[in-house]
Amino acid sequence: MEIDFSITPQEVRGPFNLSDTMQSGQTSEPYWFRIDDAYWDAYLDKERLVKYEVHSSPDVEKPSLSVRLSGSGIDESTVRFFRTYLIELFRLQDDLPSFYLKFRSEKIAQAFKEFSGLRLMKASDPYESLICSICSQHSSVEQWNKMVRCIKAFFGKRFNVRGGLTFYSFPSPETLAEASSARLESCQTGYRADYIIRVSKKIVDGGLDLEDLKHTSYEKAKNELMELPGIGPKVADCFLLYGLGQTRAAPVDVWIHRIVSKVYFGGAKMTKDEVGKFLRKRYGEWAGLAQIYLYHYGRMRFRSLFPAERRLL
DNA sequence: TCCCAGGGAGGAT
DNA sequence: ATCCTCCATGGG
Repeated sequence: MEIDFSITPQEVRGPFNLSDTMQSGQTSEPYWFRIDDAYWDAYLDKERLVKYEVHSSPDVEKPSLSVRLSGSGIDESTVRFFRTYLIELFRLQDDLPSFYLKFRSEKIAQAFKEFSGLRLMKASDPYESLICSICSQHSSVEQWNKMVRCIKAFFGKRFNVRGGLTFYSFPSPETLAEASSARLESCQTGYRADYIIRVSKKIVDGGLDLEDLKHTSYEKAKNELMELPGIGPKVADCFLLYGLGQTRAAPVDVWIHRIVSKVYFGGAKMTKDEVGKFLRKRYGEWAGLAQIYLYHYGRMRFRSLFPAERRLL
C-alpha cells in the first residue's frame, strides 16, 4: 500500500537543501538510500515497517517535499505521524533566515551563500546516533557509514521492502550488549567494538538513560557522557547535537579545528577545547548549526586537497 | 611505505 | 592542566 503527501513551503522556515543536508556526514544516522534524486529510509513501529521516500523540489529557497509512504496498514493517521516526524527529523522549523541575518556580516556568511538550506538533522533513535558517533571517531565519514550499515545487517532485523529492496533495523542496546566483540570487529569497527559493547551494557544495566539527558543542561550532560568508555568531547558533542538536538553542542573535529583557527584567528595555534568554547560563545544556542556550515563548507571545498595542503588551512 | 580519517584512553610531565 | 603514544582499519 502506498500514500503520497507533501510538505509545503508554509511548513518550512526558510530554505531547505535536501542533498546538502543528506551529504553533510551528520552522526544522527548513516546515509539514507538513494534512488536518482530521491532518498529513502524506513521507520519501525513495533513490528510494522514503513518506508518513506523523500523527494525535494528544485527550488531550495521555496522548498517543498513530496513523500511516498509504503507499507501495510497505512492511513491518514500514518500520514499525520510522518508529516510531524519528517519536520522534526529535518528540523524544518529551525529559523534559518534569522540565523543568516544575525551573522550575515561574518565570514561564515560565505557558507550560508554556497550551502543555503543546509539543515541539522535530528536522530529518530538516540541510541543509533550514539553508536554512529562512537564509530565516527578517528575514521572517515564513508568508513563509519560502512561500519554502521554492517552492524545493522549483522545484528538488526531484516525486512523486505517494496520494490525488491532490503532494510535492516538498527539493533537494540540489549542485542549489542550481548554481541561478541569478534562479530562487531568484523564490521571494521576495530578497537571501537569494545566501546560499543560497554556503552550498550551500561544502558541495559540502567546506568545510562539517553532520554534523561534531554532534560539535562548541556554542560552536565556532556560531562556525564564523557564518563563513558570511548566518549570524549567530540563524540559527546556529536551525540548531544545530532542525537538529542542540543544545538549548543558544537563538535570540534580536525576540520573544524583547522577552519576556525584559520578563518577566525589567522591560523593561530589553539586547542580543540578553545575552538569549542569560541563557537559556543559566538553562536550561542546555534553553535551546532554554525558548526555544520563550517564543517560542510570545509569538507566540500577542501576534501580533495592533499593532506599536506590541508594542514595549511 | 607512510599519512590520514568528524578521537579517546592512559600515562608521563 | 598539557603533552605524548598507542589504539584497528581502510583509503589515498
